[in-house]
Amino acid sequence: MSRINTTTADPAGSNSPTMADLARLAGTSKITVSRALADSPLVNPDTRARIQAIAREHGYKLNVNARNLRLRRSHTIAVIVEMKPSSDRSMLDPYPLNLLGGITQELTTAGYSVLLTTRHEANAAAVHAADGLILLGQGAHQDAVRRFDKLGLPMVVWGAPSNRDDHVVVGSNNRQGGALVAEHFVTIGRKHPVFVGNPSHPEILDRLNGFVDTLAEHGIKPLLMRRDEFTMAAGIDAVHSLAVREAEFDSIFACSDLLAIGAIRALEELDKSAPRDVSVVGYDDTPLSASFLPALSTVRQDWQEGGTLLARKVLALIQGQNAQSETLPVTLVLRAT
Amino acid sequence: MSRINTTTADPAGSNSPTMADLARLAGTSKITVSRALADSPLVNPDTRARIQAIAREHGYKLNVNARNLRLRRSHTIAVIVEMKPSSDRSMLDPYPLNLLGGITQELTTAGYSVLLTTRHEANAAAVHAADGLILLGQGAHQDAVRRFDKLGLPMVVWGAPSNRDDHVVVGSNNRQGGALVAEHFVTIGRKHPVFVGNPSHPEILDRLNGFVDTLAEHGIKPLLMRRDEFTMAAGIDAVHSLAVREAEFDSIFACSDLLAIGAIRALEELDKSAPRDVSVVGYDDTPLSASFLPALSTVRQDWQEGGTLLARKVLALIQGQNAQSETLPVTLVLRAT
DNA sequence: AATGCAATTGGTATCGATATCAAGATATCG
DNA sequence: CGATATCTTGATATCGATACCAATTGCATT
Repeated sequence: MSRINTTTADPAGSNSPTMADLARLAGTSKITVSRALADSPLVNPDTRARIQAIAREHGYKLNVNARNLRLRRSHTIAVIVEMKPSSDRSMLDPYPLNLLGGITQELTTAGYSVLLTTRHEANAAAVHAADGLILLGQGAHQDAVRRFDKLGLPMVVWGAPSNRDDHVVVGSNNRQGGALVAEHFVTIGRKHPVFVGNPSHPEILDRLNGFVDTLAEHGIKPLLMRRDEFTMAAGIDAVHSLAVREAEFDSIFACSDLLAIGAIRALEELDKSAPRDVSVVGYDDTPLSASFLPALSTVRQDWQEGGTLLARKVLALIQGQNAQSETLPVTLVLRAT
Repeated sequence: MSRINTTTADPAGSNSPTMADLARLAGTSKITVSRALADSPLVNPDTRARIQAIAREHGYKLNVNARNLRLRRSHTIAVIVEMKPSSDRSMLDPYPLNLLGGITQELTTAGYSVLLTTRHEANAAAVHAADGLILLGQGAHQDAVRRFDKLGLPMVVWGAPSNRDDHVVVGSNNRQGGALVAEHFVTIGRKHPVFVGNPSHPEILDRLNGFVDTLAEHGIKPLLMRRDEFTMAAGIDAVHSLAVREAEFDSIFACSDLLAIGAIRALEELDKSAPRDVSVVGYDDTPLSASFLPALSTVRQDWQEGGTLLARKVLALIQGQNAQSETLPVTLVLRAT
């Protein structure tokens, strides 16, 4: 319907002019057009303006493929996400999506495109063509990282930094997250804190370590309630267990907002309340936490900033600069609990 | 570090062989290589196998840009998402992410790449180069759709079908969602249903219409509690209002799981309980709803299928076939409430 | 006036793949 | 046996942009 504006004389039926067309219109050569559109100082300001005007007037659109072919790069970053529905946290909160926001914003303003792929489809030719790789999601742990490393492309990974591998890793400071919560509990005079979560995730382990270490500085030793799931049910169950074994506790650090909310719910069943009897802090600052009653205190990660940083690091690597792994500060959002 | 496997004699320092290289190795011409790798029947099965072996052995990688340039298409679909943090629903649940799962899976297996863009950065050259467009998120309502329509590319939109515009729209059947809930309420003998939500969203309006119309068939007229936000607080507030005006109600259809949970919470404060006194059904089947206590009944949309469908429609349009708008069935997930 | 320098512009080759048309080799037919 | 059909392969041009080197012009220098 919309491709009729091309004369039959037009060789290929494409409705968008090429640089050759513009050159003909402007009475110059292709290369001058190329330079003019690139704002090159090599071309006379007047002709530059004239050519740009002609280009605008005729709705010129750069053929990215031609340019990329000539320049031997794709101006594309492949973002590889694990999106398979699973009981794991990746589906419980949209964190890869939030990261994607920062990533796309940063990359597109830098003139790069974002090629989205799942781990399994990442063999496509387009991924090889990318100038760089960003790995997101749980898949970034062990095997996948090594697999993509073999491509020999600049690569940045989201997650917890590991000693074994030497990739550039960007992640939020989970250790600090744990430490902040610990300090908070100490400040408000809590003496018997509990940690709820699954420390087999590297990120969660960091939170636990920050929590434990900081409390140790004040001579406090927390109780560890290991729960594998990040669900509300697990939170409820954790508190029930505490009640059953008649453990003494006055504060809970839950590794997700859902866990925290489950915990609060269970407390209420025991005729205890947050924060009167037990302080509760969750993690992630999901929309839930702000609107929950009582409003949930939680640790917030800056996803937008994380995405931005991931993008900047790949771009740096692509330009031959070396990039360091980096952890982002988190903030403790104190609300009612 | 990883680019040392190239001899100094190598003309350009690229570490990946081209078809010309393979041709030299195989003692054939480039075009034969091209045909062999494309599994063309034009080339002798033996040489085909031989060339493919050589390609594999030397780690040949197709140069996508070169091919796309020659074929005058990009094998790329641009997905334009609205990702700006906002108080609107787009941040309350990760639905664009879920759609992305189905989209990328379908497109990549069809040999297409997914180019992710936000609405504001969508002017980039790469978007013009795309073979098709998929619009997701709230931005898909009015202005944005028209803007992208001007590009003259095959385009598919996620949302509620509109009479005014004639784009291909894929969405879940919100009308059916409302109807299912209505039927459920009727079946279990509820006589005084309430609708909570913001009908200024086209999707929500459809839910309301389906709800109202189906109830009307049974001579029941529901109460409409208009609430603009999709938050838990709005749900609580809605029930409070009902209590204040001493309205009679025995069932609530809330347009998001958060609203529903807020409502249940408020009911408890009034010494009522779901489902004993009031049946409650939410929407979206977020992870919340399954683990909430009592387990929340809710309407589930099949995001994966939605993404798949979006992808298939653009592909169809690209291939010159015509595609119809389509609405996906939803399912009522009955749990405790 | 002759030379040198800078500013501007263009011709040609090139990136890596594929379409077109043509040609060589082999097979099949009357 | 000559001729036509079939199979297999290749030479060349092309997609659209940019790099490299050369050429032209105008102006300043000695």
